Amino acid sequence: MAVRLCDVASLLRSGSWAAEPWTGQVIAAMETQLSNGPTCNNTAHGSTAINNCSSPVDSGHTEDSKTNLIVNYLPQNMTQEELKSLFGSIGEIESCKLVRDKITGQSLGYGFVNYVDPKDAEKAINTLNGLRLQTKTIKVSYARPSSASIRDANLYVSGLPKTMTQKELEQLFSQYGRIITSRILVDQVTGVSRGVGFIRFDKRIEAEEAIKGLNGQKPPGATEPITVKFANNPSQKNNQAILSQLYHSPNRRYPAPLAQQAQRFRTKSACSLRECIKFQKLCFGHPSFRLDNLLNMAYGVKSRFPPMTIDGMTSLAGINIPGHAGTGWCIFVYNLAPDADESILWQMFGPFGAVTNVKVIRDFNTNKCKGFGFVTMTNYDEAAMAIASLNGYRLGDRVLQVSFKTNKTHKA
DNA sequence: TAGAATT
Repeated sequence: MAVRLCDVASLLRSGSWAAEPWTGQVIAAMETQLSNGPTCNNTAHGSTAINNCSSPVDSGHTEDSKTNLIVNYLPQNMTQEELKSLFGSIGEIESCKLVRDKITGQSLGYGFVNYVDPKDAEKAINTLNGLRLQTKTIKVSYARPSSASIRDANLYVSGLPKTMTQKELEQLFSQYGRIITSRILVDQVTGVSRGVGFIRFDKRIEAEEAIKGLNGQKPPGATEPITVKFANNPSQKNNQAILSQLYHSPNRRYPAPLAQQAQRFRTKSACSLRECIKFQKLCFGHPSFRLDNLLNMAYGVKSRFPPMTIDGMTSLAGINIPGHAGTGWCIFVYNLAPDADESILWQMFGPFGAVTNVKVIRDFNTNKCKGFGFVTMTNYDEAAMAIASLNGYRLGDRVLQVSFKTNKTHKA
């Protein structure tokens, strides 16, 4: 049975699923960065799930800083290879590293990209800072030269007046040194400040001075004193939780060293599964609400890989074998403009889920886009949702055709 | 009263 994915998209938009906020939110996120470019402004977002991002750090004039970038607020399941793929679309990379927890192997959500050419590093900041990937807004900035003096310079501040803005918070702390990032946590539903936040200074010693000067003090106009202390390290907290869980697990049969048992958590699948469930709950409010289930409900399609027809283009969803050597699900994007580049594909598909690779097909002589490209996504459901939402999407004066790649088309 | 910012 042929199923038109554009009908599914309509169903998603107009049916009872329209009440589900996720699809609309993702499209809105995508459209924001399509219209404004990924570089975000510094206004606070209405949800703690979305990161604020400050302006890229101008870290000075050392040779190192002109090519070496730090990338923050990466999605938890993003791999080093995906990081390299994303930044490699800008220019040649000298080295790339995703920082992982030494014990659990989990991503710490940041990494480093060192370009060969300083111009590419600058371009990466201009192009990719503020890019939305899944629920994160990544930050791309020059890495400061690594030293002990810049470590452990993050402060946790509580008891803040609920009316205090991020700018006011920065004004309060800036007297003690150079602020790298600031954040006020807000209620996810109401957007109202929770009265707590973080200030990261350039130097540890600046943070120490801020504690001495501001802990227990009342900010101007405030009725209650604030508490200022060094922030806990989230990775340490997680490790403790995981190790504790391992130690108390009923499946634990041998008193093996905890670190050895923690090896079980090194596998990507363990992280991905948890992320996947979290993602599905976030998307649909219920883990059984998958796109293939929706197809089943809408069309009586029983197969997980139903044949689909999209705007007259025949496409078989099942030809990309899941788990096939990490290739994921390859998506064909047709009717791109001649000046389209990889960043637009990242901007469009990134918010829908884990994207491992994008590629714009160019004419060998002119280097202009030949009108199509490919996107590889890890998870079937995320890929299917991206297709359902983006097929028929108007990009500039062009209507895109988006489908799973068939064998007839170019091999990515 | 809790974010994955220095490899």
